[in-house]
Amino acid sequence: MGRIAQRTYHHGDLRRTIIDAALAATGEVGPTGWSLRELARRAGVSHAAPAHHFGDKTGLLTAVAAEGFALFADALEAAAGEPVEVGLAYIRFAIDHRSHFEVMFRPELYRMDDESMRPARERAAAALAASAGALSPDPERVRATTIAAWSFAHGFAELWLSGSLPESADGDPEFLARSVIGVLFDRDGEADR
Amino acid sequence: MGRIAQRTYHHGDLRRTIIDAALAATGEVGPTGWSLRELARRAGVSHAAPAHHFGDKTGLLTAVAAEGFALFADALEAAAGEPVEVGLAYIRFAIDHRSHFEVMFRPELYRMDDESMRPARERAAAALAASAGALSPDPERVRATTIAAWSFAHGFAELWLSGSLPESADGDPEFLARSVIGVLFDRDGEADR
DNA sequence: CTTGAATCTTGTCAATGGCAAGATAGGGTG
DNA sequence: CACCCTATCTTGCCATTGACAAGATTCAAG
Repeated sequence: MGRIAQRTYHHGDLRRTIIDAALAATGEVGPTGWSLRELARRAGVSHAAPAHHFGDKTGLLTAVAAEGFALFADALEAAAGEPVEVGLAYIRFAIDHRSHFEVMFRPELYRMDDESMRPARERAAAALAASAGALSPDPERVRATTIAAWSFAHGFAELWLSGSLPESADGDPEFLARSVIGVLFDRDGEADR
Repeated sequence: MGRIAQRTYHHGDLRRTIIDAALAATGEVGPTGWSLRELARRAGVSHAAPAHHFGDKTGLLTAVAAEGFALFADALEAAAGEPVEVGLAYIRFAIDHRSHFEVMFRPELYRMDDESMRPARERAAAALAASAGALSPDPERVRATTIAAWSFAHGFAELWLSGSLPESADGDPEFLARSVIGVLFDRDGEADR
């Protein structure tokens, strides 16, 4: 929040402030653990102010998901189709942008068919498919490889976030993921790193 | 519900009835889309009746998660350590017991440290680790293999349930999973089935 | 300066989770 | 059989919530 809350009638950037509050609250109690009114109080505005920008609670979560997919696509594209790097970028995004991620793959929380959702979703899907294409030369297998790699990255991220992996408490997720991938790609030799 | 709701003061099996109602409602609107009072209405009891059996909403979700992990452990153990079959059992469980699964890996919804939770959780973890042990002869790699296989199965299940896989609409998840696994284990030949 | 539109507030309503106090039933003990 | 005692369920209540309606304030365009 760059500018101090000036207590003016017009907030100035309420939309962004509420989204940030939603992200912060989601990080603390999950995407269904907070109330719109609570976010409004944190932002120092009346309980009905958010409705003007998002319509309803679902609208706010839709905005969070849309922003999440845009950031997600950026992160995947930055890995430039390098299969392993894309997978690691996937996992890194889930952990670094946990609040976004926790909303994105819970379609019952928002309006997946919203206009604002499609472009970023498609960009992300394309980045994933491209990296799997680079992994397997056989076009027949690209589909299966995409699903396999996507499932691994997604599952690792979800398990880590849910605290199911014993290492979740202390370790470094990217280091662990890299070592696991190393074993996968090196079936007979020893795991590197 | 074997017995007809007799409209007696004592319900007879309210605990089970409420859990079943929670599972049904979760299947329709997710684990946070229903209210305790709604479940009570469905069961034909007063709005405060469930509290006696579960304490609060979190208590009910804890009961659902505990039951889920018990069924989950049963399903994994039935696959008898056959690595691929355990993975498929994992995915099949997630889809056949979707409502349980959606609660189990969302720790913020229930009390993971509850006494009723531990035994089943440990059984499930043991079944997973055993199958990974069978997969790799090298004990150094069992840990990495466990995480890799677990991540894949979990990610596939989550993506399928969230509707993220294009095939989610119509196809058969087990068939798809089997074919993807086929490709993974057969890097140079052709995918069987 | 005026006017219209965007933004925010205040007030209200039904629904919710949780608690407290009371009603009912069923089982065990004498 | 009479009694009580405890588990079970009900009724009543309160603060909080999401959603909506109506009004207030500010800003910007002309």
